[in-house]
Amino acid sequence: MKQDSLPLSIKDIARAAKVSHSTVSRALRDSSLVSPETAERIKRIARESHFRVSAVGRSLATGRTNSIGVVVTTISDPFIAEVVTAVEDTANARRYSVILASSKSDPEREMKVVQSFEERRVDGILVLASRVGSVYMPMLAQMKIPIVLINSQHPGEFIYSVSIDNSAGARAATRFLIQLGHKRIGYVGDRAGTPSSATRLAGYRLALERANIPFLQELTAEGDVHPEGGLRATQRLLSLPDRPTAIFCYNDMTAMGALNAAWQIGLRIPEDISIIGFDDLAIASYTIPPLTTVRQPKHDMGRMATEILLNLLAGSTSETSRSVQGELIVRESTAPPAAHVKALRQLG
Amino acid sequence: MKQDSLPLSIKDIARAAKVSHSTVSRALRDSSLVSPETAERIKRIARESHFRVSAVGRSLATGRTNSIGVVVTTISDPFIAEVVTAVEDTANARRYSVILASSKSDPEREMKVVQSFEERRVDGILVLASRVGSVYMPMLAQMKIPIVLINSQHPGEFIYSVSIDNSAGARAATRFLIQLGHKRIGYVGDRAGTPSSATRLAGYRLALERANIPFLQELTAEGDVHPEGGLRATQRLLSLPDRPTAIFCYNDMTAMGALNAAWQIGLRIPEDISIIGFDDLAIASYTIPPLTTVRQPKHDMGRMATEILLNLLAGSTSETSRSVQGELIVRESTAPPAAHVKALRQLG
DNA sequence: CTGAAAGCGCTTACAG
DNA sequence: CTGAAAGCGCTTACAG
Repeated sequence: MKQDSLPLSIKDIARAAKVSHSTVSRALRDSSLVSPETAERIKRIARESHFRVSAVGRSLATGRTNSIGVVVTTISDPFIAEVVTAVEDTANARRYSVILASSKSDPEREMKVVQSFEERRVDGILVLASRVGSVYMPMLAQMKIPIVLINSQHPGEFIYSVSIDNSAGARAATRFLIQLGHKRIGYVGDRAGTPSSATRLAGYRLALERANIPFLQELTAEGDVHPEGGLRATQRLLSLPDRPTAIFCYNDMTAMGALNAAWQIGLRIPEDISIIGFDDLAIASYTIPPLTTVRQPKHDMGRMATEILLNLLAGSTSETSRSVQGELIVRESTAPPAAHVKALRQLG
Repeated sequence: MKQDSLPLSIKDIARAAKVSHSTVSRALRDSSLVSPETAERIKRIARESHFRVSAVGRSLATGRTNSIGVVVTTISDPFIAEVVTAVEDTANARRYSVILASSKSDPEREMKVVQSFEERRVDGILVLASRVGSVYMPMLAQMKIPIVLINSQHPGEFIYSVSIDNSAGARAATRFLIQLGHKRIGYVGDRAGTPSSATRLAGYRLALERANIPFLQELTAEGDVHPEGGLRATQRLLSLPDRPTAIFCYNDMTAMGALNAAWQIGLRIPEDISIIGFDDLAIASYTIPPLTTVRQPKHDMGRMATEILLNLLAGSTSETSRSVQGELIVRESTAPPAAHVKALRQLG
């Protein structure tokens, strides 16, 4: 007698339906090689006994697991969480499961993660905003399954990727501040020196240059991608004798810290200082004041990357890399600088 | 000749090492049944050829997949993301993989999620803050693998769970407001009527009752767990002829909306109105002003639930349900009501 | 349309 | 200490 705790197999169903297990397998996969009556009977029995085909048995036979591995630094980052949501939606809609693993930007963990993905024979891998890279990127590069990167560094070494145009986004944000009349514009980046921070800095510099505003090293500071880093870096900028009238932040979390730093010393936003972020997280609409920012199409990016991966798995040689554009979302954390307003008044 | 794209198997290693595949299997699992020299040689060959044992082959043989399924409503909720982070850390440390699936609180999706977990033969399931429940809870209940719930409704029907003490947390928050001198205290819940919102409401009522403050239906409003719902609900409360001097919010996201609503009509926080949340998300320290809230030990909760599950899988009959306590974190969004301050001044 | 057989990559009791 | 064998739950080419 079969132990109750063991899951049923197609053999059990075959016995009950008085057919071979091959026929059960075919019936459950809606093969046209089974007579409608037999198929119906088998399916009914399977349903009634709450039978579920074993994906592990199937995987061994087919050589595919219908699963993808997703590597993130941490799921606690709202930007990443949003992208993963889209990844999961897209994957599930195509009957793929998502195995999630966070690296914490720890090289050793990243190795383990990738190793466990290999052991599990995931069909493909998605790497999100990897910050370490150097160590395991080569490891990834030599893997034989498809890999798609989202906003990752070292995109050059890989064929497939989806990335935000960091430079254009940063330029748009900075240009907007310049158009408002700002001349002393700060930038708060990421001290870990991620490539995306470097690129946003470059975009910021480019915008200044085009407006003939000198780039001043003293107006840049380094945060850590989180509010705390933004807070501290902004405190430094605000303590400058001649402080900036506007600050472009690496991301919205950094901007939240910046808002807080300004608030702590009694500055009014945006009257005394303008703050602009990057990402457009869900909460960006609810900060005080609501945050002007560069929106990353998080959902689209997750979906596009997953589609590229799944199309690759389906054998289609689809597009390779895609660059998406950010969109400036103007809210209430930005305004012309006070001096500028005064000047305009005098003119009027 | 073997196709290059197919992963190596233990047979390939066996051939290269001139031993049987049984011996390879043993060597790679560090069995004492293999001579040290042979084991070393096998491992070296495996390493040099970048071989990874197939988890699917192993799973079929052992009947275990070393994976757990985690059901969430959405990973975009920061509270859930934090808990999942702890779950994943704990699971990975014990060599389990996490398969993530979000239900979007959509009954149909929840069914599919659970079904796919069954097919994948996950060893156990973790359900986080399920809000639908009614539909698939019975389905879950009849599954034969261990299930542990975190902050889920219908805990009664399951044996294993980890839950925050919603009533005590809500009471602590409300009592704190009362001690500050507030008498007109509002509550913004969740219109979906989740049990946890009902329980927090009950805790709020209990605290009022003990302080002999009448419960007024008009001071309660319903949000949606997100800032937008908190914003709208708070707008309603603030438009009352005799508006509340303090508001206890279902969660921090709701509180963010509440802060924004107060700010929009020019109220000063906490001078004109006190706001208190629940969760203590990472961003709660950086709202303007920083949010007083009831901290849920998110990391501990995720870790505890995962440990219960993994211990169960390891055969130990560990503890069953655990209730954890929230902790009141006082920041700057709460203060005595203006009237109270005035009265105190007159006394002094 | 159906079944018997082989095989996917492992583990492990059994025999030596 | 080692190997041959059986078996885990499927899929699918082959034969009928």
